[in-house]
Amino acid sequence: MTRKASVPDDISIPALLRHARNTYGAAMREALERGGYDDIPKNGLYVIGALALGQVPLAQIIRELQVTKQAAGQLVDTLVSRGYLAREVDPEDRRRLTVTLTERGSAAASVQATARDVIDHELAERVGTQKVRHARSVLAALIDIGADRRARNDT
Amino acid sequence: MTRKASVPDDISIPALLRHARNTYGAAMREALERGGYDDIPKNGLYVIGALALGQVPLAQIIRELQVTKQAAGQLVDTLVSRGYLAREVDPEDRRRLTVTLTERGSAAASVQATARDVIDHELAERVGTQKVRHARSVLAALIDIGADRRARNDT
DNA sequence: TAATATAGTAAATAAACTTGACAGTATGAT
DNA sequence: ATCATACTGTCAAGTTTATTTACTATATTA
Repeated sequence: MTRKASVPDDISIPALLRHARNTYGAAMREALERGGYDDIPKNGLYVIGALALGQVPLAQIIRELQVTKQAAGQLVDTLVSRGYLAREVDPEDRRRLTVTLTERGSAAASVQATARDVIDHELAERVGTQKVRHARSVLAALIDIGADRRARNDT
Repeated sequence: MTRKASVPDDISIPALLRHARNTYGAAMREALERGGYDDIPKNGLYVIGALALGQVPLAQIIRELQVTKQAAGQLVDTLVSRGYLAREVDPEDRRRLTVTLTERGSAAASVQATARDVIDHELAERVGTQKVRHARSVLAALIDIGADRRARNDT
């Protein structure tokens, strides 16, 4: 029995990336909603996911979201007002803000991480950890390409 | 000389996917802007990319963008009014619309495809076509996981 | 042929992002 | 030290994009 070609093989890589990311996005959002965290804006998932590893300077969020600093600031605003984040001034440089998770934020982050792990696990089961590792390195290469081009253009 | 770890290896897969997709997005958008196609909304890239392979029913766009049908309709509206797309009624079922590229739309699609190919090529150069193929299949597996879950939830 | 479901539109509203102007803080060159 | 400049983020207004609610038109089914 041949596996049905659910994904055509002439599909572009960006389209693959979009849909693959949607798998995670849908799973995480669903899990969060079931847990009562239903007021997280779209990009909020990314911010909360990033913060799970520790506090992050606002400047980094700005860069990584690829939006204006105002948009990032607003996003953080709403996440603060909804109880997920807290802002602190960096004592080293008092212009800088760092953003951390509140208790509620951590709870949401862990729900989100669990949902992500479920997908990760299912993926590993389907294709093997070896192939997943390789795919990660291909994605990393893609990110490097983007960084290199940006560096070239800024210069 | 060890390669600098530009991408940390504890980064999550969804984050990898996001940034990898950005590499394509930035390259395509830049190429389009240089060609005078500077009035394409964000999701328009996706629509135009998908249509390059042939005409597509609006319903499919709706599903794949993961937005409401109204949002998709509006997006198509603006792309029509800016000269990239044309709408046609499906004679089989006169409720249905199919969307096709206009001449301008095709021109934009080809600029976009070229930019994409540049990245694809650079990627193949860095990691090899073999690994790219494998990565594609991992992404496809991820998409299948999403489809399976959706099917399970709808049922 | 009535009842129901499907595909899309319309108008109002809300959410997200951008632009332009600005305030506070650091850095570097006199 | 102090002035000029750059950096980090905010404020307010305006635009774009997406959602909600309600509707029309076509198809399907009982």
